[in-house]
Amino acid sequence: MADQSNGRSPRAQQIVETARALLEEEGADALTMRRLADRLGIKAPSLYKHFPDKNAVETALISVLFEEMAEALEAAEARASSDPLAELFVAYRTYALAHPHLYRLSTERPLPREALPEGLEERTAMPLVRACGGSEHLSRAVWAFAHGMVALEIHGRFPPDADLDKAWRTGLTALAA
Amino acid sequence: MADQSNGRSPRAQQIVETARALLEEEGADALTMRRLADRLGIKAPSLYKHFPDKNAVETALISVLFEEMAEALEAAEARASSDPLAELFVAYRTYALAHPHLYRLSTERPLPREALPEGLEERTAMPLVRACGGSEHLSRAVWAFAHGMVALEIHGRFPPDADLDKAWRTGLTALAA
DNA sequence: AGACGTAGCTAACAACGTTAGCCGCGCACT
DNA sequence: AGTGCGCGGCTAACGTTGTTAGCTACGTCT
Repeated sequence: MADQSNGRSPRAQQIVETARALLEEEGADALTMRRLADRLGIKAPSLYKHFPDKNAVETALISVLFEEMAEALEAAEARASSDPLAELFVAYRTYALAHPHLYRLSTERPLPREALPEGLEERTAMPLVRACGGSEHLSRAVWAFAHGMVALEIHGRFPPDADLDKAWRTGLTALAA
Repeated sequence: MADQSNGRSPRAQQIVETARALLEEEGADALTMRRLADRLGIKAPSLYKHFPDKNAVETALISVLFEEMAEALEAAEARASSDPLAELFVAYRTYALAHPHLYRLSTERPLPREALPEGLEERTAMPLVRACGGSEHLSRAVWAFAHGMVALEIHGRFPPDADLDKAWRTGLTALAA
């Protein structure tokens, strides 16, 4: 359980937590400065005492996802099964589908690299790279597959009756050198 | 070159074309009912004589992408090289990266299936399915890989110095059974 | 001629992100 | 103890967004 405060004041942390709840419960359209302020019992302009703009709040939420995703993947890695990549896929898919709005927020825009905690992006990526025996190209292909599956699944792009477990397994056996 | 009118009036077609130009030239934020009307020399409310809401315009744009993507993939298929899947990947990637805003619009939301022309979704998917020898599971995995690569590439998620050609090739050789 | 549908218009509303400017409380320092 | 200041609220407002209501001019068909 890593520290997610990231140098933010307690009030700012509380705002991020509330924003996260609002996003996850009611979706991206509901994540509004006014609605967020409502939940906190304050008025919208007061939020700007803690964050320069809405984007900064969203970036904080992206950090949260990266942090938790890193933890989920590291935990899967630590389980050290006979098929580490399979374990990672399950963890990735499970986490993403459990937090679809957060996943979309973190994924459907250019990554604000400078605003993210130092090294967090790499930390999140490392379990996958290790499971690929350190091959950069393979790990990127694997990552793309996992992200593609999750993205298509979240947006309901597969036929409603598609057996996605089988699709995951097919990708896994193909990509596991 | 298929008919994209789809039962729409000439004026409505013109609106869709203009919306497409606006989106591709200036991005999703610029695709506004007022800006769209400006380009057409009319006022925003007049657009509602042709489309019930903004969503309907965007759905029409999604149809355009599906149509063109289907054509691109069918053309790649017709080239009948020794490695049909490789040909499809190049076509998919090329088209998507040539129209990133349109691709994002079509991809980053639940698919409005009922509002799409009958059979268009399936038609777009078929070249990939055929290249996978008819295997549903494999074609879904392949599709997820291609979409994931494009999505991550469009959003600048890969390291700036990443050799993405190699990643595509790695995925290709792994997935080409 | 008269009726009607088409396609434009203006005015307006609610909600959004954001800014400016005010105020009150509590802590720190002299 | 008094004083100053900054933190964190507030109201009012601006510009922009999607969208609706209601008016009007024009063309076509009876």
